[in-house]
Amino acid sequence: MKRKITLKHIARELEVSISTVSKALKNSEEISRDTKEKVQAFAKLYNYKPNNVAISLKNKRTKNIGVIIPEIVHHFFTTVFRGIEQYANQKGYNVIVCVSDESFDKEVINMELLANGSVDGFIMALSAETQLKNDYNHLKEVTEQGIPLVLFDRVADEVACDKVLINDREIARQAVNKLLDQGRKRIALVTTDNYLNVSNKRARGYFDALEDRNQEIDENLIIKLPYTYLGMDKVPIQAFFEKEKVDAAFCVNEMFAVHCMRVAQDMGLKIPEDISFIGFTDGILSKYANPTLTTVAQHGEQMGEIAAKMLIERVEQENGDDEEEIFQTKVLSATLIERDSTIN
Amino acid sequence: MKRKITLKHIARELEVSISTVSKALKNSEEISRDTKEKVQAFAKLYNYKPNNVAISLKNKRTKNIGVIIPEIVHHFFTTVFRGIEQYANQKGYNVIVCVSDESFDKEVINMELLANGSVDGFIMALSAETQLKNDYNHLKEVTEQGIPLVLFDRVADEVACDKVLINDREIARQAVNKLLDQGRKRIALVTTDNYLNVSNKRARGYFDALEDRNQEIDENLIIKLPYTYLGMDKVPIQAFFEKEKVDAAFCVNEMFAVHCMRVAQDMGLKIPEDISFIGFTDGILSKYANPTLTTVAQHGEQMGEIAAKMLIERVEQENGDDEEEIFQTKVLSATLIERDSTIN
DNA sequence: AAGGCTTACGAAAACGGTTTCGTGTTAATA
DNA sequence: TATTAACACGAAACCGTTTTCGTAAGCCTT
Repeated sequence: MKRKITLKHIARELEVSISTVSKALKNSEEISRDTKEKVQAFAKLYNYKPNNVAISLKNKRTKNIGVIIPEIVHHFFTTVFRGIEQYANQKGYNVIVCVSDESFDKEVINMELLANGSVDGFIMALSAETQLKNDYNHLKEVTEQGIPLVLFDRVADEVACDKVLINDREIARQAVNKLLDQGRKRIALVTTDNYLNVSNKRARGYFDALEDRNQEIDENLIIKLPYTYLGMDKVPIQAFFEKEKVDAAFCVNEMFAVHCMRVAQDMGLKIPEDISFIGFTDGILSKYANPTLTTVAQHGEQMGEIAAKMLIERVEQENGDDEEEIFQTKVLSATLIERDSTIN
Repeated sequence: MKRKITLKHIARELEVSISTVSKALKNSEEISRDTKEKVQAFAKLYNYKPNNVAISLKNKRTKNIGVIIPEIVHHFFTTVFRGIEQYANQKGYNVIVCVSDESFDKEVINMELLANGSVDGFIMALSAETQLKNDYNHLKEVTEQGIPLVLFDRVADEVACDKVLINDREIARQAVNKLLDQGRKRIALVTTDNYLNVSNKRARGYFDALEDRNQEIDENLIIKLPYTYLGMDKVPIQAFFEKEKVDAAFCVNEMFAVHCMRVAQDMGLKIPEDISFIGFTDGILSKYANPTLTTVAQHGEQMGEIAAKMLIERVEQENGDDEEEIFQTKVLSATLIERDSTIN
């Protein structure tokens, strides 16, 4: 086992000082050609690589960024992560991921852990529980320490930081308008319990669209499903469809949409003739569902890339003294992807 | 902006030495009650937390583990990651993820970057290109430096390290036997170009099953699709189905299976009556496909948990001098989950 | 009163680098 | 020949901890 070699080893071996070795490896003007060549050759031979931790301590820069997301087995979040990772890597940063599991406590713990020097900044989407509690002190503490933070998708107005979003409300409105244009009369809103910020925005888009036509909002057309992917019960959905005679459904995520499509099909309804569906999140399910699902593409990868860019810019400008502190909110335009679950 | 406070600050403020502060915070016997209380109160007031980087440097332990996977927008890998992350977190470790993107070079670069002190050990699945090149020097260098490594799923015999696997070959054999039991005569093998280790094993299981019945292997029943999830062309698959009159298909992943099911349905074939399907990876697609897909569950989360456990044990035993170095390979049993794409 | 033992603390080294500044040697200049 | 500048290098501080070891002060013992 050949342990990693350090400057000290090289210095001892070559009978020069540590400083000389350090400078020689950086090709400093101060050091003679001879010495530089000798040192560099030796370093290459023994495959010297500087220790990242020591450099981090010296520079007070880790070149790590912390990403905290509610879930990892999740198409949208992994897509965003991909964007983050690619951009960050290309800029020489590594990414430490923590999963909050939709739990406030885990979010806090992970954040505090990483904030003690492990990362230069955070990119995160709030956990459901955090949004429910409306408690953002852990975020504030971090930003007050001068650690940059970028929120994406699941953001909160209460937190002063950079943000990246999509136009959830507007695209939802467009989607529902599309259904209305196609003559749908009784459009269901399939959403979660209302603490989730994004679900709320999408619901408001749904209301907007109805208001555009001066249609009354029928509370009976709204069904709330638990925000757990597995173990969704078909019975209430079927009961809902039977009772309300809906002819279209706007769902706040693709899982809900596919699930509901299946229930409708089991009831003998034809998609999109009898009932049409629109979902959110252009994931694998939407593409491979039967019929394929019309859905809103959130452009997660781009979102991640932008978040990473914003964060790294902040990290690298931090000129020490407190800046103007003008935070940006970047809104990306989502895209409606039309497939077979709506009439073309 | 209140910057992080250090031992030095506390020491200066309280007019004691840094060592005293350090010891007081650790409740050392050496320090008087009075001083301890004073220091601890002050530390709490200013929310002192030790700097992780400094501790890492001192201990030569980062409490970080590096995970390198070929892809992140991928159900199986994220599932494994979830297992890793949960176990690691619970043990006080953080996880740095790098995505090799199926590229050898990226794998090497990421590994070297992290190996310079950023992590205490690695958990990884080999990139496709690495398996194709059969070049594992980057892994050997890391292990020779005494950094523990655990490979999962995509492993290589050439690398001496701990491994976690599923019984790919055996479960594939069982799956194909199930199809044979149900009277299928012409069973297709839908696989990738052959460099992928796991595809190979699954193919061998397919061969095994046929040999069990003394059936000849018909090369015409094997179709190889490109290992890219998107943009698969339907034409060759349809041509294949038409020409070979297959009555079942064993697919090495769920994407292939769902894709092929769709092609078959478009051709007017009934599933499972005319043709039945079995896939690998019990992901979302399998559950929500129409019909639902019979598939092999790889128990990714458990796999990740075990990998993390093995790694952390290695990391924490490292008694300095080179141990016996007996590596383990843990083989998990996959499970065949029967759904509607095969006859029950 | 001298020696020994606690008690309570500080100095300093160490982890592995970077960087500033000081200095001995040589060569160029007056 | 004396002065000075350039060159090449080393000492030491620093980043924030931990930990070993040394020691001053106070008390007890005989």
